[in-house]
Amino acid sequence: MPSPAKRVTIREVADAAGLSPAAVSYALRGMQVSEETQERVRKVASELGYEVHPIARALASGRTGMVGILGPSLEDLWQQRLAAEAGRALLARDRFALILDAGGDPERQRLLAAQLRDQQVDGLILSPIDPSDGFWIELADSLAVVSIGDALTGADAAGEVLFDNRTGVTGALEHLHALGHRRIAVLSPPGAPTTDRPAEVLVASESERLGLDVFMVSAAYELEQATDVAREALRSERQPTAAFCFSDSIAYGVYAAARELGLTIPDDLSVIGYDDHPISALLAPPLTSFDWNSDRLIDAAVGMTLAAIEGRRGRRRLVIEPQLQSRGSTAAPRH
Amino acid sequence: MPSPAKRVTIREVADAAGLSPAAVSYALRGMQVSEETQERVRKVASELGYEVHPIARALASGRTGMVGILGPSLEDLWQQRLAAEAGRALLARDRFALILDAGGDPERQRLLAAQLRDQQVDGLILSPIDPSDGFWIELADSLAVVSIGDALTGADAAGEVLFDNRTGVTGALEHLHALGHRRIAVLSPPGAPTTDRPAEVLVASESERLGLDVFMVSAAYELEQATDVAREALRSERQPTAAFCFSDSIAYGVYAAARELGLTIPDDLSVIGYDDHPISALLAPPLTSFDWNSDRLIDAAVGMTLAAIEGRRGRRRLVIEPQLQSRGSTAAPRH
DNA sequence: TCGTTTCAGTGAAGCGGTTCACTTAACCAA
DNA sequence: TTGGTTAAGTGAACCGCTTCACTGAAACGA
Repeated sequence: MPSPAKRVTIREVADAAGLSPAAVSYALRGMQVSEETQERVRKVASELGYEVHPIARALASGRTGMVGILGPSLEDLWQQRLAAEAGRALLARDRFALILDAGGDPERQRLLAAQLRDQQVDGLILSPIDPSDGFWIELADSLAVVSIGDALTGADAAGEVLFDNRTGVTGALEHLHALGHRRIAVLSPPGAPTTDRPAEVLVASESERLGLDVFMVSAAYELEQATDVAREALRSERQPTAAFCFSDSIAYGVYAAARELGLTIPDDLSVIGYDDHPISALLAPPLTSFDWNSDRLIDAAVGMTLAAIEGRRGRRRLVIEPQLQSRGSTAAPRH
Repeated sequence: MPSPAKRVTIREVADAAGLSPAAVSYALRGMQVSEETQERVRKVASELGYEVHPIARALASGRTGMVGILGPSLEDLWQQRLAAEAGRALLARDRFALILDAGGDPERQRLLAAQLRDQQVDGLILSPIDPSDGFWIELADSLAVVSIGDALTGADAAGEVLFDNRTGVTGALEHLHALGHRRIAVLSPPGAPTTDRPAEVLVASESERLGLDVFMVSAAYELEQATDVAREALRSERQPTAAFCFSDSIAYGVYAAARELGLTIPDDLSVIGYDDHPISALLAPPLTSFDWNSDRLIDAAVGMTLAAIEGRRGRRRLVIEPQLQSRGSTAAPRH
């Protein structure tokens, strides 16, 4: 099939316009040359059907116009959505997104990030990473990096969009406490959100304050694995009456496990998610979850990335407050 | 932040190895030069920490190593999943995926495709397109294009992965017919699957054969819009007892609409989806849907793309048989 | 009028590879 | 010995654009 289309080069436009290639290059970017010349060049260029060759431009300028979006696992619906929407937002700003995931492997995530930095992208949007890993700090020093969900302390990051997890955790546990729950399982993904401090610490201090019997379980984003973990947790002798999940995807795993075990939600088990994915409201019962205002979040992340790339300075940090969407998956425990 | 890392060039490797850059270039690609030289070059290169510069390579060779994945809308969970998994599969083969969506606008989809062709990618994987649009035929002539879901008749496409929609449609309608349904709404996305012939025709002929009262409704992939359309359809005076959706995402919209209207699934309304997304089994009731063996499908699509790019010839067409996953969302109509 | 700025535009050197045409030396058969 | 092959490398011309240092002319102030 390949019969690469013939291409109009800047040289031809220059000849047609009676200018040097340099002038055309400047004109098309609205720099340097006079207004009239710019206009004329644009006209000639469009007549000739000229389009810049991004590869050549990238080689010459050292900028590709691409932004990488790299998360631990695209199996997580929240990350899928983040990637899709950020990709769209970038497209609207004339940039392409390179969407990658690490398949759940942190080592691989580092590898991919390094590859992206060295070779292709101007900026990088990272959804959850391990902030204690020095690699990310270094990375942020050599590239416009925006981290979503984790603070890159000590790095000169292009931006951070953080979740107010303290409010989230407190809100979830108080909600369950108010309903009468005392034994609660908390399922968190590998490398849980840690804006302020590790999730474990946050959960521990809050549960102590409220007098709850909470135990944490480490889960994975992948539905199947999340289900396995949830099954274990529900079967344990701790007999939780509620599960609080740091990701809606994990909550879906809890739903699946509960169904297998013949537990009814919310009668036998209350469930709280964390991302409020649109699908969550459609489950039966609809999942109680936190709305983090995705649009704002994504906007901010993209905005910070571009600002850094384009050398504008602006706000570099946004902490998002969650909004508890209380729905059918939480209720008073039956007994 | 940007302090672009210093980069080792092929020139330096050549000097260190006492060879010409050309020799190094060949050696690293395992061509032309002797085994020993290749080995030596590899060693020197890794000692120096050399890595090829993909942009430079792309400019010189005319190949970027990237594959575009372009669908009508990433709001559709099926497309999201397709993109994510194909992206992962490509990554495993040392290629990057450029994942884009057209936000539901066919015109925009063409535009993006043209942009990708002209400028960046070696191959393109398209999930549903409008096969009657000549643009795609032309595109397939100038680029390795693999179409998923629609036949590119008349084009020298790199590949086609098609759904056996005849079996799917027949299966769905027969399933509903056997349960006793007679009035059925069929919700199809804009540009429904058309492997053999337009979905409408397929549906019409089958419903006639079975003596069904079927009406088609055009829906969108986006949850909110799908819900609106479903609400209309369920309220219509045709009073369907079942809905057959050409996408699980649309089925989710039907669930949402049914809940709003106080209809119980499956008692008041049976629902069939088409993609069997993992989430579908978690809805309540679990959605009856078709399993198209996504892994095989994605594998095939990626394989065909790469085969075409790399000039290998192989199988260029795969028709996938659906497997009906009968679950709780379909049952005999109440009255 | 002269020296100095400013403006508009030019030339050429890259960016870091790939590839084509060509050389050189070794090898072989007659 | 000679002519013909072949294998292993080399040189240099690109790929298409950006950018830096520079020029020439016009504009300006004194």
